[in-house]
Parts: sequence; C-alpha cells; structure tokens
Amino acid sequence: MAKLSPETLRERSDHILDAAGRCFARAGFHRTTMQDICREAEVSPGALYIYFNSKESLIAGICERERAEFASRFAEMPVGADFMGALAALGRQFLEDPLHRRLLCVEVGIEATRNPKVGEIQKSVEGFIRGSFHDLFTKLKTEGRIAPVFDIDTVVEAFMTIADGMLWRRAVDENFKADVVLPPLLEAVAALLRPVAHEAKS
Amino acid sequence: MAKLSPETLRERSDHILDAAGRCFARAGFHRTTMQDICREAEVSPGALYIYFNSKESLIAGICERERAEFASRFAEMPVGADFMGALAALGRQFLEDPLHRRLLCVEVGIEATRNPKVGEIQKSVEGFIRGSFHDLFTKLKTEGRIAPVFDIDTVVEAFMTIADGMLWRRAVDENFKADVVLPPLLEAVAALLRPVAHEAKS
DNA sequence: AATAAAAACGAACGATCGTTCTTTTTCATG
DNA sequence: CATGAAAAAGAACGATCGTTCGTTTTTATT
Repeated sequence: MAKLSPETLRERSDHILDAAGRCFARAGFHRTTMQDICREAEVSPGALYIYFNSKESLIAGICERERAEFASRFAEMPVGADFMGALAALGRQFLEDPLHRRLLCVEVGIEATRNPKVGEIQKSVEGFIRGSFHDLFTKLKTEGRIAPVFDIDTVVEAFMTIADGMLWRRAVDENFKADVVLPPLLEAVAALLRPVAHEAKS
Repeated sequence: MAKLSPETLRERSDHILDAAGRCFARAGFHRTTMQDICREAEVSPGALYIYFNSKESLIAGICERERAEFASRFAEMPVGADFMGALAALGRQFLEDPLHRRLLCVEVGIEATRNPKVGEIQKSVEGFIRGSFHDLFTKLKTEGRIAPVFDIDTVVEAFMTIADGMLWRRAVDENFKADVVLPPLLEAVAALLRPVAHEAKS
C-alpha cells in the first residue's frame, strides 16, 4: 500500500499535460512523438502511460482544461455599465495569450474534425462558449442595452466567427498585429450588437 | 527517346495533386500516407515519385494551385455599381466550395506554420490576396464610394480576419450555416467600409 | 517492327512511432 | 526498519511510414 496522494497524482498529470501542450503547439499533434513529450516533461514512457493511456487522451485532457479556462475567464468578465469595454478587454486578454495556447486551440480544433473522441469534447466546449455569449446577449437585449437587427442566435454565430477569425489569424500569421485589428473588429461587432446610446455622461 | 508530352506530364501531375488534396482534406496531412494517395490516384509509389519527390512537395503543389485559383476568382469579380453585392457573391462562392477545399485551406495554413517551404508559398498567397483587396479598397476610396474610418491597411486586415473566421468555422463546425452568418457578417464588413449612399435609384 | 529510353510497378528497406513489459526504485504503512 | 504494492524507468516490440530500387511495361522514334 503505497498509493500517491490524489493531489500529487493530479499535480503530475497536470505537469505532463503542460508539457504535451507545449509540444503540440510547437510541432502539431501528429508531429510530436511520445518521446518528445517524455523529454519535455522529464518522465519516462512507462510513467507517462500511468497517467494517460494513449496519445489521444492527452489531447482530450488538454481540451477539458481549455473549457475550464474559458469558463473561469468568462465568469470573471465584468458586464457592468460598459459591456463593449468588457468585450474589448476579453478580446485583448485572448489576444495577449502566449502563442502556445493559441496554436493549441487551432490544433485541437483540427483534431476534433477527425478524432471523434476529441470532437465530442470540443463540441461541448463550443457549446458552452456559445451558450455563455447567448445568455449575455439576450440579457443585454432584454435590458434594452443592445438592439441587434438580427436575432440573438445569428448574432452569436457571427460574433463567434469573428472571434475565431482572430484566433486563427493570430495563430497562423506571424505578422498579425492584435492591437491594429482589434479596434476595427470591435467596430464590426458593435454594428452587429448595435448598443443603444444612453444619455451622455461626459 | 520516349518522353511523354508536356501536356500529359502536366495532366498526370494534376491528377495526383487532386488525389492528394482529397486525401489531405479527408484525413489531414500527417494522417494520410503515401499509399493512401497512391490508392486514390491509382498510381504506384514509383510513379508518384517521378512527379513529386516528397510528401512535402505535394502540399507545396497544392498551395500553388490555390493561389492560381483565388487569382482567377478575384479577377472575375465584377466591381461595378454594387460592390457590396459583389463582395457578398464572392463570399457565397467561397462558402459554397466543396468541403474538401475548405478543409484543405486550413490544413495548408497549419502546415505553413511548421514547414518553412510551405510557409514561404503560403505567405506569397496571403500577400497576393491582401494586395488584391488593398487595391480594390483604395480604388473604392479614391472614387469616394467608401469612407472607412480606419486606414485601408487596417480595414484590409480586419476584413481578412473576418473572412478567415468564416473559412475556419465552416471547416471545423459541421453545423455551420453559411447563409445564416453571411448577412450579419456583411453588415459587419459594411461597418468597416462604410459605403457612401448614392442618390437612390428605385 | 525494332529499339532504347522514359515511365510505371510494387516488393522491400531502414527509420521511426506508439505502446508494452520486465525490472528497478520509491514510499505509505505495519 | 521492514515490507509490499504502486510508480517510474527504459529497453524493446510490432506496426507502419516515407522512400528507394531492380524489374517490367509503355511509348515516341527510327
């Protein structure tokens, strides 16, 4: 009887997941070998396979963490007086992510189209995000703070398309300048949401 | 002396490239084997390697064709009276592409970040597209048909981000409805370009 | 038709990959 | 401290991949 404590177990599995994430982001899922991950995590194959029983389950694990990450970020989003400002801040936050996380999103998205297991998880992540924005936009609409011409479902879909465009472009184009495109894209989003002007404050 | 005619040579290399494209789109670059491509093209490995000396050069070949394809589509774009309509038509055209081509774009984009050779070609494709829209928008601006608040470079960048968002989402989300998001996204693009209203015709 | 070179074939090679398995080390417990 | 099971190690396995190469087939030319 010499079982490691659950905390230690979790800690080590997280450590391996981190290493795998760095490797996947660096070289892509199919180009990184299990040996690469072992080297990066400084563990042996035997040890790694105690925590994850296949290469595939490493991607799945990364997916799950990504969902948790977004959930916490979105929960912290202040939807107070200036929601466009909050949206801008959220966008900035994502665009300031280390390159490694962004490449990972793309990598996972691709893998999801071909790997049913990853696809399932990814779909639930997408659903969660879509739901979060859907709730936010409907709330803003019922409160009369936005007056979109299209229905909420459509607005959410278009919004997510624009957001994904940033994600993709930032991951793929080395010359991408986040601070250049963010303002015009926020303008574009504003055209979708059509925030209703309140009585001027200044 | 039994050399095949250049036309035949080109024909067969195109045939192989088509098959490779289908395979890459179906399973991704790293998951398709040379045997897969041989089977799809109905040629032997020995024959394939006469036309392409590596798996990598197949992607490169596909890239080059993609550039030519876009060039011809853009050249055919009627930039007459109703350029927003023309833009919409171009968008619809791309979104109506067979799934296979769209997945291919994503596949190539990813590969470009890791494969210097592919990266070089992809960069030139991107440059060509960016240049095309840059020219179009500056022309529209000097003619006084649009009045963007941001400078042309920025507008082009934001526009391409939105376009890429559609490409990505359509490739990755099986429930993506092109006809649903296209109208709001065109609205968003309009907010960037700010077409100046001419005297009403109807 | 004969010919010679190009083109195509396809079995096979060497390298590499994901995974396993035997051995050794570690560590909570008696 | 002794113990035994869990955890880690890492050499090794079978499978598979991109590519090659010796042979056969095709084809433009004489």
